[in-house]
Amino acid sequence: MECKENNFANIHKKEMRAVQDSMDVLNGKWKIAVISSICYYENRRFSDILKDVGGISNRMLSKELKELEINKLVKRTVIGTQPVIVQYTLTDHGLTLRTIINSLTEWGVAHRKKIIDK
Amino acid sequence: MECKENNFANIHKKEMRAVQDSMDVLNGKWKIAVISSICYYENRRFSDILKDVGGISNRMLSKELKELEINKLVKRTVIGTQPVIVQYTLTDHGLTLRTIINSLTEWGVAHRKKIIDK
DNA sequence: CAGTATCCAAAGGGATACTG
DNA sequence: CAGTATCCCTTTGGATACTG
Repeated sequence: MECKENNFANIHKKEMRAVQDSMDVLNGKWKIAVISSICYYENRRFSDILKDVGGISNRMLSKELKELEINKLVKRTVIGTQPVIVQYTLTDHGLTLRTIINSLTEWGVAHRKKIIDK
Repeated sequence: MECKENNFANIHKKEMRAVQDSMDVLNGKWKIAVISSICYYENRRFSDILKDVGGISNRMLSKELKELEINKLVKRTVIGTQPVIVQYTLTDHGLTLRTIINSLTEWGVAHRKKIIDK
């Protein structure tokens, strides 16, 4: 009995840690929006995302993109024209977030119906 | 052609808004962890959650629970014994978050394998 | 175009002590 | 037990100006 309870507690702890790992990556006011922007269009430039994610500043976009790059969710490609063009793409690993994005999209709609609208 | 592009852009905007609505509810350093704690155990007391979510302070737990209540994800029940006992449960609406929690759990595990460990 | 640098205000959140 | 209240440091992020 004690063993069973401990197992449950341990599994629970691991699940909590896993969820937290995800949230650490996805936190920040704009992260999900930035991912969505790139995700749907597949190949986006800095200025495209800037326009797409309403309200974000270039300073913030730069920061968020860097963090996403560090976490290997986004790939940055410089095209050395003049002036410079930079392309952002989701990596394969980044694309695995689509399930979560879709869940969040559906839930967001349902939640708005339930709470925000009425 | 223009019409098609506009439709796509509009749908995209709506999806981005929906995702943002979700994140507004789930943001905050501890929100998901608190939900997970209640979700897995179904019926939890304030002090249980406090122990379960490692590192959270009572001040923060109190705040997060209030916000979750406002968003109708959590139900608070006072049992008028002495000293007082308070039970927290997920509402039906709160339980619909399970899909997301599960996605986040799975992704968190995969992400840790890919990045955090090596 | 794609960022950086700087400044600054506001929000977030920890530690501690207190209450019905 | 289940919170509140207070203090105070840290992080976040907006505005603006500048650069290769």
